[in-house]
Amino acid sequence: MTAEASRRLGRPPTTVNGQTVPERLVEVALRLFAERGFESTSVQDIVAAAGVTKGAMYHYFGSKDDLLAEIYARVLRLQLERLTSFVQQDGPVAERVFAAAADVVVTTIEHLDSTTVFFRSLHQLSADQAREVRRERRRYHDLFRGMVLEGQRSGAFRDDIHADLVVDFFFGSVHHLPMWWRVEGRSSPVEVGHSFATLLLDGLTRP
Amino acid sequence: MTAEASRRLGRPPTTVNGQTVPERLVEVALRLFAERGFESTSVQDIVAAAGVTKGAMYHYFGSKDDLLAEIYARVLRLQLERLTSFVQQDGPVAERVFAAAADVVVTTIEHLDSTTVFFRSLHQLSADQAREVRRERRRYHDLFRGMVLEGQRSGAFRDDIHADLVVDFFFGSVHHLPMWWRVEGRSSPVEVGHSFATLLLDGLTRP
Amino acid sequence: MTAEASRRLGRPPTTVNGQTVPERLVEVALRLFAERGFESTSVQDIVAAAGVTKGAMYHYFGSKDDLLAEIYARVLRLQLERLTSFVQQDGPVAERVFAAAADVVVTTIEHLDSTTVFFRSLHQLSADQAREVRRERRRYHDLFRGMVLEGQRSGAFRDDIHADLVVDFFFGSVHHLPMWWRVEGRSSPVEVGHSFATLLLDGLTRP
Amino acid sequence: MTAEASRRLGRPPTTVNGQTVPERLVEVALRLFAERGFESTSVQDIVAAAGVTKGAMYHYFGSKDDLLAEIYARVLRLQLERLTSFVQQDGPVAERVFAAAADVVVTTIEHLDSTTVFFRSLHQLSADQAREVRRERRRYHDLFRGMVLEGQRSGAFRDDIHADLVVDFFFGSVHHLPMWWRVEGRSSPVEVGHSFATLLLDGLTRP
DNA sequence: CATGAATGAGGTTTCATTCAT
DNA sequence: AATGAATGAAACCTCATTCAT
Repeated sequence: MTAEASRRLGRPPTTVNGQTVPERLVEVALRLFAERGFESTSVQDIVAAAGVTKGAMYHYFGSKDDLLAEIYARVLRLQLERLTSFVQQDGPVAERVFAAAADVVVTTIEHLDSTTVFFRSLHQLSADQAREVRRERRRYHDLFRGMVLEGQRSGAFRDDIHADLVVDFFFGSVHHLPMWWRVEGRSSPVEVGHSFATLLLDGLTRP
Repeated sequence: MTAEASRRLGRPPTTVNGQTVPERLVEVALRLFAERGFESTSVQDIVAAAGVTKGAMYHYFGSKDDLLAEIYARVLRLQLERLTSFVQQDGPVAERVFAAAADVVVTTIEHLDSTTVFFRSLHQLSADQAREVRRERRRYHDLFRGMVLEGQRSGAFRDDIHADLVVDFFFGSVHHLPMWWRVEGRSSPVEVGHSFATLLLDGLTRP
Repeated sequence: MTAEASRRLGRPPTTVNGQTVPERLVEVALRLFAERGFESTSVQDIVAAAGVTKGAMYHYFGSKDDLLAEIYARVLRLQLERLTSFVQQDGPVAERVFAAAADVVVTTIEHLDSTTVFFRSLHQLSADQAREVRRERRRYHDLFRGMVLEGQRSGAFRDDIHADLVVDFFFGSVHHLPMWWRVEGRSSPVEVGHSFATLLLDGLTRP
Repeated sequence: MTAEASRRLGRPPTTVNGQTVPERLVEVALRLFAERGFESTSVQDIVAAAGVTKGAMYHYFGSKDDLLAEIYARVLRLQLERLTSFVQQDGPVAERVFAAAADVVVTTIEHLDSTTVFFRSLHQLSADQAREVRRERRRYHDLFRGMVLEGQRSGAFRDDIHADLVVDFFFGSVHHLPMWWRVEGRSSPVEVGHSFATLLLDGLTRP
């Protein structure tokens, strides 16, 4: 038992393989939602796969929807963090856009399940939750669009196509990755990232 | 009475506004599946919206899944027909790719509901149905890829990016349209088609 | 076309393999009821197996129950006819009982499906139909019991066991035949009939 | 509180008149299946008669079929236990057979509903369940046949009739009891048992 | 004589959630 | 912190029957 753990009061949380029960539940739910869809996955399926009982799940999460909301929160947080780090870098805008574009492809492939669930299950969220997700998603979109706009103003990028359209064009490609990318397939994540970023940049660069 | 008509027996099918019951059912189901998702739409919802009874639905469709399968069959048929017509045209390959790309965007926007359901509900199909859909989808992919390959061999297109990746890149953008395109939005279907086709072609053209 | 048929007016009944439609329906229904049970056989199953439509069935039979009632009527008629012929014969009572007992075994094996349905589906009949069946069944029982009583009075049979019990004892054995007798099994119908009749008679004869 | 009790967790099972919910369900289902047949008894009928909800039933039994399977398991266990005790006794084989035969009649009358359901609803079981039932039933048959064979070898019983036929002959009579035996009828269970055993033994004894 | 369409009631089962401990 | 029992609403589907032709 670590010093930190012993400082806490009461029964320490149950852990399996270093994961707490709620962590396991989210991870298992993510996998099952990606495999079968949210509605086709029962709470019973989730708790059985996580090796706990329903009572335990309802102890940590108010509802099945809350599990989904937590999945959304995690993926949004992760994506925003990574993009922010690229936006804040120095260097020519074209290089920053290229790096960010290539990175989001790689990161998406590393979290394929999250992306699958993200775009398939938006309609399962409550109105409030969906609004919140769209708000966060908008921040992400705007951050990327900011770089595109910067490139257009500086003359590096063509400006005959609206920046919003450019962002939707590229992120469509990214969000579609779970539909076709396979571990056993031809292209590695890095190769796909490089190709997609190249296609974007060359399409975007003033001819 | 024609010979064909005289061969028909039994109570004649009910029609509403010139639509037969199975036609109405598919149309209504498509709308509801797009709005709420397949699993969140009950058979009761569908038949109520179509103004028929459950028995009538099960007279024509073996299951709720069959309704979904019929929706898939229709959209696959439509897409394949349109693409085929572009592939068979004459003229420079770049122009054909541009025209096909712009057209698929416009067509997709005109059938947004179908696309929404298509990419969100694949996992609801039975194994057999899913295999059949993937087979048809593959034919579509190969048709488009054929044009890309032709351009690469003729020297019109860059060949440092695999043709498959190019197709997945572009159709990701297309399939993502239902996530953001709105009637009341800034860009008309034709404008989006032109912009997307331009981004694709300029990214694809040998620099 | 036979002379008899041509004498009838109107369209002659459809026949398949020399069977009329209602005959086919009863035969098919009997087979399916024996295989799967009455409730697990749908009207659709029956008409499909008979190669006609539901309308045709409801043209000849008022309901699914009527089909069952017809099956009961046929088997009752057959059984009663055969037993009557044995009862009316001459000769020692023991020989008549032996012959009747052996015959009912053989006849039952030749109509195993009927017996299966008979004793499994009595509770599916309407109150009226069930009463009627029991009445006919009672006539059959009484006919056989009459021979037993005759033997008891003449001193040929033991009289320390009530004749009713003797009848129920033996016909239990008979009605149970569908539970175990198989074409591919060890004993032929005639052998079983001989053995069962022997066991009955030797048990019945005054020791 | 005992160690065993302290291991139990969760809400304690509801009991009515000392019966747990699953016990009540099996008892009620047995009665209804015997009265109306398996297919004509709805799950709603069962839970209403047992005073619980459908959810409670599906908490304990995976399906309506499982209820039936449980009924079969109970009656098979009971029959096998009783027969085993007779087989293991000492004394002349004829006396053991007589005692076992008379007892199975009495026991069957005491559990008429079970026997009714047993022989009427075999075809409702799944292939697996039916195979298991036939296996157990076979053990029972073989146990009884063993005594008959012993009698034939020792010269106590006739050996011109195959032991299997003897068993099927007698148990047909037994299984048919629910078709005619009534509480208000002429013969008590013990009388029927005595008569049936007598008929069997006298038929079986070497003349 | 026979058809195929359509009904509507009822069937079994699933499932997210709450409860008492 | 966690259990297993129990709920109740709603899901998909079946089916005997009737209808209009």
